[in-house]
Amino acid sequence: MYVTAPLPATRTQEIVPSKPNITHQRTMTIKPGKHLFLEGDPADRIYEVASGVLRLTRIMEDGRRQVIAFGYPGDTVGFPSDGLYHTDCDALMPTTLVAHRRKTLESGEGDTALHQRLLQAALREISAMQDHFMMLGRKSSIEKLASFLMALTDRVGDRLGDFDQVKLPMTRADIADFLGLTTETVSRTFTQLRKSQIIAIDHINTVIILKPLTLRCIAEGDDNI
Amino acid sequence: MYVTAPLPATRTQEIVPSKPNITHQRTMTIKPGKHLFLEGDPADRIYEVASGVLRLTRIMEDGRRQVIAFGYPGDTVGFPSDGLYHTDCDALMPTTLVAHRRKTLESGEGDTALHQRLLQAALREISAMQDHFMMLGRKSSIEKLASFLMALTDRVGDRLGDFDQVKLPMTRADIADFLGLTTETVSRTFTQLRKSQIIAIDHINTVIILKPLTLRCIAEGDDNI
DNA sequence: CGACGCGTTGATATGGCTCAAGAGTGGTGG
DNA sequence: CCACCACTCTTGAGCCATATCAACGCGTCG
Repeated sequence: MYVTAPLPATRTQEIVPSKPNITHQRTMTIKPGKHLFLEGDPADRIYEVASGVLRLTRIMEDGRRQVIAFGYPGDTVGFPSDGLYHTDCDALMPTTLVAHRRKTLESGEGDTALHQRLLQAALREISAMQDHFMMLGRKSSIEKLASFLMALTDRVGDRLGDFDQVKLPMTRADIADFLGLTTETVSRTFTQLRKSQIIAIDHINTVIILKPLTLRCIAEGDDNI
Repeated sequence: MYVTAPLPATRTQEIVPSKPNITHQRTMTIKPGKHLFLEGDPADRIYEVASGVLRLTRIMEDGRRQVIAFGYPGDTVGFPSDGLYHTDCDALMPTTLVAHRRKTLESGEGDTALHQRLLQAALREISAMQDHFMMLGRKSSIEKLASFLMALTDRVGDRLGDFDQVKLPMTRADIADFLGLTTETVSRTFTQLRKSQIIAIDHINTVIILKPLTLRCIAEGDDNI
C-alpha cells in the first residue's frame, strides 16, 4: 500500500567506521537507505546523531507504516526496552553517528557525564513524543503539516532575509507516515499552503516559510488566521 | 467541544499523606478527579502507582484533548523534561502513589537500585508510546478499540472461566481521547464488537472478552477474521 | 530513449465526525 | 422511598475531511 517498500535488511556490514584503527571505535557513518538497526534487534548500542538525518519507523504486517521520528543532529536514537530495539532505523542521507554502549545509559558505570546526557535525551524523547501524540490524535491535516514545518524550522531552519527556510530530506510519503496521512493529502496540503502564500516551495524539497506567524497559528489551531 | 471540561486546578493540597508523621514522606493517596500535577508545573517528584488508576492528558487551547496514557499499578508517571511536567495528571479512582525525588532519577545519588528502576520505567515508557503511535496514526476505529481492550486485558484483565474480563475505570470520552476518536464512534464500535459476539458488556464499565483471539486479530489488522 | 520513482492533481468513495434526540444511571433532597 | 436532575452512553441521520483510485508530469538513471 505504501510506496516506500520495507527494504531488504542491509545492516551493520554497510556501516563504515570513520577511523578504522582506533580500538574503542565510536564514530561511524551510515549511507542513505541503509539500516542502522531493525525492530527486534538486540539493542547493544545507543547512537547520537552528529550529522545527517535518520528515520525511525514501525511497520505492520500488512505494510502500514508509521514514522516514529526523524533523527537530526543532537538527537539520540536506539533506546532499548527489554534489551531490544522497538523500531527500524535507517538513514535519509549520509549520516555520522557516535555510538555508546547500552551499559553507559543503563548502569552509568564509567562516564557519569555521558550517562547524564543520555538520560536527559531519553526524557526529552518522552516529552517530544507527547507533542506528537496530540498531533496524531487531534489535529487536522493542515494543522499537522503546519506543526511539522514549524518544528523542523525551529530545529534546523535557516534565516533567509525576512523568511525562514527549511530543507526536507524526507519524501512526501515519509511526511505522510509521520503525520498519519496519505501522500496525496500531504501533497494537497502543501499546495493549499502554497496557494495561500504562507509557504513557497523550491525544488520540491526546500520550503520557504513566507508567513511564520500565520503558520504557527495554524499549527496551534487558531483558525482565525 | 469535549464533554470533560478542564477541571479547575485542585492539586497537592488534596493529596492525603498516608503516614503523616514520617519525615521522609513517600507514600500518598489521591482522590478521584483531583490533580497530581498540571502541565508546566515544576517536576520535583516522580511517582510510581501502587494502586488505582491515573490519567495523563494534554489539552489544546481550544479544548481538544489527548489522553497520553493511563497509569496503572506498576506504572511510573511524571518524567520531567527541562524540569517541568508536560502533561496534566489526575486520578480516575482513589490512587496510592510512591513519590521519589527527581534527583533519584536524574543523578542516581543514593539509591542505585531505585535509580535503575526509574530509568527502566522511562525506557519502557518510550517503547509503549511507540506502540501508541502506530495506533493513533494508522489504525481504524475498530482496530484501535480492539488494541486498547487487548492491552488493558493483558495488563489488568481477570480470567473468567473461558473468557477474559476487564474493568474500565475511564469514561467513553477518556477512551475516545486516548484513541483519537469521538465518544460516539467509541460507543458505536463497542456496539459493533458486542453484536459480533466478540465482547459482552456488563454494567457499562466491565467488558467480557468472549473471543480473545478474534479480538487480537482485529487489533493486529488481520481483517480475515 | 524508456522505465521508474516521486509528486501533483482530479474524481469519487467512505469512515468517522457533527448534530440531535433519547435512554440508562447515579446522586440528592424532599 | 420516590422524584428529579445531571451526566454518561447509545443511536440515528447527514455531512465532510480524508482516503482511495486513477492519470499524468517531471526528473533521474541505466
